Parts: sequence; C-alpha cells; structure tokens
Amino acid sequence: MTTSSGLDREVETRLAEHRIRYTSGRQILVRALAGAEGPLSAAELHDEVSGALPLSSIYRSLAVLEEAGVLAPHHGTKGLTRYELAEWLKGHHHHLVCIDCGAVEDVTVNDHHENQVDRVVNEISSKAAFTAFNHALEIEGRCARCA
Amino acid sequence: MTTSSGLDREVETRLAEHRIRYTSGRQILVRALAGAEGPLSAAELHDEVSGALPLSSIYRSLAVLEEAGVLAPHHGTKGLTRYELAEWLKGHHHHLVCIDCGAVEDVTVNDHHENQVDRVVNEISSKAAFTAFNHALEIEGRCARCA
DNA sequence: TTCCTTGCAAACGATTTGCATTGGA
DNA sequence: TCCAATGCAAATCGTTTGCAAGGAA
Repeated sequence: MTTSSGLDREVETRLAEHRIRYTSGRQILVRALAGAEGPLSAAELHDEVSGALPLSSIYRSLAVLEEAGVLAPHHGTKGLTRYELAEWLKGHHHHLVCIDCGAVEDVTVNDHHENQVDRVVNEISSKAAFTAFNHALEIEGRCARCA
Repeated sequence: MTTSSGLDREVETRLAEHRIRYTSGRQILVRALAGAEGPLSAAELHDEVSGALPLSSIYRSLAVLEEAGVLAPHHGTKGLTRYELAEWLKGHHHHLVCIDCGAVEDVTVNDHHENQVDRVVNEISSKAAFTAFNHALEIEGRCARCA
C-alpha cells in the first residue's frame, strides 16, 4: 500500500499494532472523515463517497476503526451514530449539536477556557465513583442553516 | 385526577397548557423518571414498571411528554434514546456516561464552576453561527459497576 | 358526544450478521 | 497459501404508525 499522507501513516501504524489492514475502503472512510466539519453517520458517509462502498462494509469498517481507537462515535438525534477521527488524530474539541437537523459541528476553545473545563471535569469525577477518560461540552441549539 | 405530589402538580399544569391529559400511564412514567439516577430508555422504563405499560404506549407517552417540554431526550450508546425530567423540573446538571454499559448518571456542580462552564459556552456560541439553547458536559468513563 | 389516549400488530429504518467470494501479506 | 476483508441478502432491534377499542371531559 502507498501511504499518501501523515494521517494515513498514523492510522496505518495504529492499525498494524492491532494486526488490522488499512485497506482502500478504510482509507476512503478515514479521508472522508478527515475532511468533514464534524461527525458523519454511515449513511452520510455512503453519500459522501457516492456509494463507492456498500453500507454493510461501511458499518463493518467503522466498527473496526472504532475498536482500534482510530474513530470515536457520537450518538445523536434519531438514533444515528456518527463517527469522527479520535482526538489523538484531530485534537480535543467540543460539539455544537443542532436540535433541528441533528448536524454536529466541532469547535475548539482557547487553553484558558479549556483549563476551566478541565477543572470542572476533575472536580466532578473526583467526587463520583467514576473514572473519567474523556469529556465533551455538548452545546444544543440551532445551526445557521436551520435558524 | 388526584395529584399526589408537587411534581405531579407541576407536570399536570404544564400539560394542561398544551391541552394534554396527565393520564395514569403518563404519571407512572414521570414518577419512574423522577426516582431514577439518570435518563432511562423506553425498554428500561418498561422493565422499571414491570410491563405495566406496553412499549408502544411508552414510546407515545415519551414523545408527548417531550413535546410538552416535560422530558428531555439523551442519545446514548447503541442508538438508545433515554429520557429524563426537563431541567426546569430537576435543575441543571451534567452527565457521566459509562462507555461500557451505557448508563448515564446525573451530576451537578457548584455555582462557581457552573459559571465557568457558562462562560465557555457563551464564548463558543458567540464565535459560531449558532444559537445555543442548552448545554451539558458529557463525561465519558467507566462507572463503579463496570470498573 | 367528542376527542384524546391506548393497545395490538404490522411497518420502518438503522445496524448487524451468515455465507460465499475476493484480495493482500 | 491463508486468513482478513468484502459484498450481497436476510435477519435483528429500537422505534413508529394504522386502526379499532376505551376513557375522560
């Protein structure tokens, strides 16, 4: 296989550690997600790649990539699960979730504000019998298109 | 109908404004959710009330109660939608989401920390073409039972 | 009486899986 | 060669809906 970008190389390495092949179908999905504004569902990816991959293969690849820690799932409206690159690949961020169309947009905040969020998360998890691995501020509202 | 608690009275009033009846089935659901640690799915509620209500009625009541602003949905693992009392009934809070079993536990933080979160939310929504209505800090990790 | 609500069963849509085939190391 | 990966079709599972019966105002 020919790695064509730093992203591909990172993903390939991670998958190799799990003895999983970075096939062309999986590359297509990873690249589609790398170019997206936010998480995409299997159906949205199917459209995005113009049906180049059958839905069942998309579902299987998404599951494998999630298992390997390459993708992270986001559960949204109407029982749709959308996927995005894991944070070690795309950086820590938060979500703007449209209550009308369900679209999710990624946002980042400056370090100062992120530190404040971290402090709140630490306080919460230290008080609860709960081991925190990650967090995201989910902001619900109406996106520009649905306004 | 005999209102048996302040909660029932508040819900009944709200539903009356929408010309919706606060039937016994709906009372059962609202009370079950009032006594829960976090959001519950239709199936979980079905179990919780020992099948006293058929699933289809539970789904219909949940939809009606959400429409009336009595319940708020939470989208979780495996495409399950869980419901909880809306924030005007139970107060603002955040979520601890178990990545293993999918259970969601509610948590609250003190005013100081909540203000910090608010500031971050305001900064984000002011910079994005997005009208924020609500937010929740979703903390992913492993709950005590799954640890 | 008049609507709202309920229950059952059938329909739906997102996701999963069995199985035979293909393809990469 | 050998096993992972794929594609198709059928199966699953959460959820929704049509329709006739029940219940409250």
